[in-house]
Amino acid sequence: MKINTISPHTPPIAQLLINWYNLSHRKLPWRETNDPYKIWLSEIILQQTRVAQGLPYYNAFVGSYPDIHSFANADLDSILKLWQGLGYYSRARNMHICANMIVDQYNGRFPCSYKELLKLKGVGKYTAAAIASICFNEPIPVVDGNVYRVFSRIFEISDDISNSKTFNTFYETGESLIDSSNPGTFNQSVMELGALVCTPKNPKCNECTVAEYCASRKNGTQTNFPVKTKKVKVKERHLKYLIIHDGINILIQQRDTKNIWKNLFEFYLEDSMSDIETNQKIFLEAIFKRKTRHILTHQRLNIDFFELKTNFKRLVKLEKDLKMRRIKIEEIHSFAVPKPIEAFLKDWDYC
DNA sequence: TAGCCGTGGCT
DNA sequence: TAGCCAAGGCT
Repeated sequence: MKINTISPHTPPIAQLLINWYNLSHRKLPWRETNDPYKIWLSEIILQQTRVAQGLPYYNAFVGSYPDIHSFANADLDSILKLWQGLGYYSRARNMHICANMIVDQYNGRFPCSYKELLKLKGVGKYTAAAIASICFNEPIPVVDGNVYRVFSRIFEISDDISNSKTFNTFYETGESLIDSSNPGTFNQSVMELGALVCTPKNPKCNECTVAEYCASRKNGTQTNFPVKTKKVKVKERHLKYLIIHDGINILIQQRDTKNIWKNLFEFYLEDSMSDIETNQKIFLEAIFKRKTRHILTHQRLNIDFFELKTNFKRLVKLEKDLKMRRIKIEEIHSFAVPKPIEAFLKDWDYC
């Protein structure tokens, strides 16, 4: 590892970043408050999620659940419904657990130290550092995707960010730079620079406030950083959904917690790793409706939708035989469903 | 600890 | 198109 060290006492990089941030940051609702509940909400929503995508969800959650108590008192399916479409659904489940931890174990008040925040469900090193620094002025550096990119370029740090040990290198770099009198602003300034200036492709180095300190700008090596070796293997998967209904009622089921879309609702499903013919007799009587493709980070889902319209008596029998849940068709809009099902329902004749 | 977990925008 | 990856955390 190679670091172009600077003075540990009064880091000019921190001053430049904070001055730039104060002038140039985007005005966002969670930046108007120090309420740890709202900072927590925004940080979880923004995990692996762009601001533009998360913003409407943040507003919806603040509107429906203005404080930790209303969030903790809500039922999980309502939270999942509000979360629908945002992805990484375990975040919503963990938030519900976390909110109840805070109410039950912390008397409804967020713990105010990094160490204590780390104990909360769904709160890892990044989120704990963000809340501790922004809400409680604790000088803990955040390490996220932006930080990896910005620091690796400034100091030409060639450690592989796929390696979990590399976290420590960047954490220590952050410690050496952080402005202890304003850690929250410092942390946000690095992330904001990563989001607006020091972007993955085509970084705007001529606009960068720390350009004079940046080794990779000097050497023209911006695109070499950060170093990341691990590639994602994409699995091919084949799902067949069967919509069983009688024109008024419809059968749905809730997914378990061991797979994607945990706790979301769906139709009767045949799930296979290959595109072989279905081996379930019930699909033979159904009408093929549509073939769709849903691209995820780790999987490519090929989804076939089938429809079986039957009478009420048979519907009730199938409900029992297939261990499904029977609801009115119009009620399906109050259940959280995966994206491809949401898309199917949008065009479906009975909705 | 390496694999898993969503969706959408950009190139 | 295909690949990358975005304010990560859990198991």
